[in-house]
Amino acid sequence: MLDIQLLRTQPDAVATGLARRGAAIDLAPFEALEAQRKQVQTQTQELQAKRNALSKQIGMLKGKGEDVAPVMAEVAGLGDALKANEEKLAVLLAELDAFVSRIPNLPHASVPAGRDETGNVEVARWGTPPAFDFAPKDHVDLGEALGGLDFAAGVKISGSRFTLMRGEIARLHRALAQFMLDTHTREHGYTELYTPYLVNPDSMFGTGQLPKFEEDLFRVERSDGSRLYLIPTAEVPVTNIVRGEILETEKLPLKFVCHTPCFRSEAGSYGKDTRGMIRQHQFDKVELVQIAPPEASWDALEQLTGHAETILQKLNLHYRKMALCAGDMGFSAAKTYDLEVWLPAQNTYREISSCSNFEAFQARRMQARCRDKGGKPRPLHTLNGSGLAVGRTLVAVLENYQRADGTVVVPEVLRGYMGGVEALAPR
RNA sequence: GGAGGCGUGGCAGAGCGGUUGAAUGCACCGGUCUUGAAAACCGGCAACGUCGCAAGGCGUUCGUGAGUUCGAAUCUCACCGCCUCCGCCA
Repeated sequence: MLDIQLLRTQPDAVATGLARRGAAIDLAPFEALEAQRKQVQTQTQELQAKRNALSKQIGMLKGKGEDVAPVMAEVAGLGDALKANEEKLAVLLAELDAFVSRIPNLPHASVPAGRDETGNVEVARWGTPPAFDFAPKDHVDLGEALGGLDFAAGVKISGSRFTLMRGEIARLHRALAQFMLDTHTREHGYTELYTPYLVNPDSMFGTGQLPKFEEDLFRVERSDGSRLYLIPTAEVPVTNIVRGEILETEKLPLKFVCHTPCFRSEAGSYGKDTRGMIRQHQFDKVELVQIAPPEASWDALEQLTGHAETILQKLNLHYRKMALCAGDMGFSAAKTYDLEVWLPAQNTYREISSCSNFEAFQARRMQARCRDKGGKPRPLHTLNGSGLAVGRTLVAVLENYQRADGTVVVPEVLRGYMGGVEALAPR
């Protein structure tokens, strides 16, 4: 959520910032609502003040045993006007809130211009693509030949975009998650968390999935009429830990790592990446989250991105680091780096991690604040990034570590998690 | 699932329907004292919203939401959460 003060005082700057995203905004309705709000709110507060004063007076008169009837008559006249004003104000505030809640974050000054992914800028590249003296297979062919990826079973059990893993590939998948968790907790100072996978609407609002992107979520209706949502990323439960809290600034940053399944309905992406496990309704991800003091969040973004990169480097997977352009960023982000891993069968790079600084955007929605010693509370900053998407990392390992005979070498750093297995062989 | 109890400020803990946004203690901040620190003493210390150049004013908030009332932390109802006991259970 943008700071409503910014909308009031610098509407042109907001419109300019949003235009960089390609999110044209008409602030006229906002300004009209604001004008009404100001008038109605002032009037309401005046009436309330009057009522309070008279009520206090009644109390005092009664204490002295004096006649109260005249004052009672006076205050009685306020009732209807006050009630009407309060109701009108509540409607206006709700409308304003709905309007502001749907405005995306402003891109940071360093974010490159651009409308879509073609405007993204490569800022770094690590390693080299593996050289094959044969035509590399994609992970679908490899995984099926190894007997470990069963797409048909996933479809039978649940439907399209669900996959079943078996045997050594299921183990490799688990090994990847373990390796990531261990690296981030032991080497990067993150605290491991286990969280709920079903969250309430307030949490989804806090990180920005609601109210605008409900169709991307899986929703669970309960018999009492309430609803929960399956998390699309651990960002949601983890970031919402600080919702409604005031934290001591000196105790920041908080650094959390969390391995969860992620559930996405992928509405609007029909026909996209239908082959294989690149785009699934359910996938595992190891997520990094930082709760940072405002003045430290930009450094934190570089560090956090580096932590995600470490995983790719230890796995010796070739990747590039992209600065997303304004038009390609997510709703809540002020700046995002995507890490794209090399997939030889597709002869291309695919997103495997997305690392963002949200500045105070989520914190304002969550009312998450920090306080310096003796100071006033102010919104803190939140960040997160995949470290990494486990399913896509599995895909990358299979495709980059394949050999001509269809076997797949287990990366060095994973062997300890694989009971010493050095390669997966077709059965 | 059954029975009972409880939800107040960063924490602990008071609070007859009426000058209570809320006693008191701890924590925290400032000061006196001290070579320094501690102790003691004095003072300050909720959040949010809104109006205002500012000083400051006003409003809202005692789990959440409705209601009764001129006036609700205090009364009524519903919901949420927590605790204790019983039952069941991965």
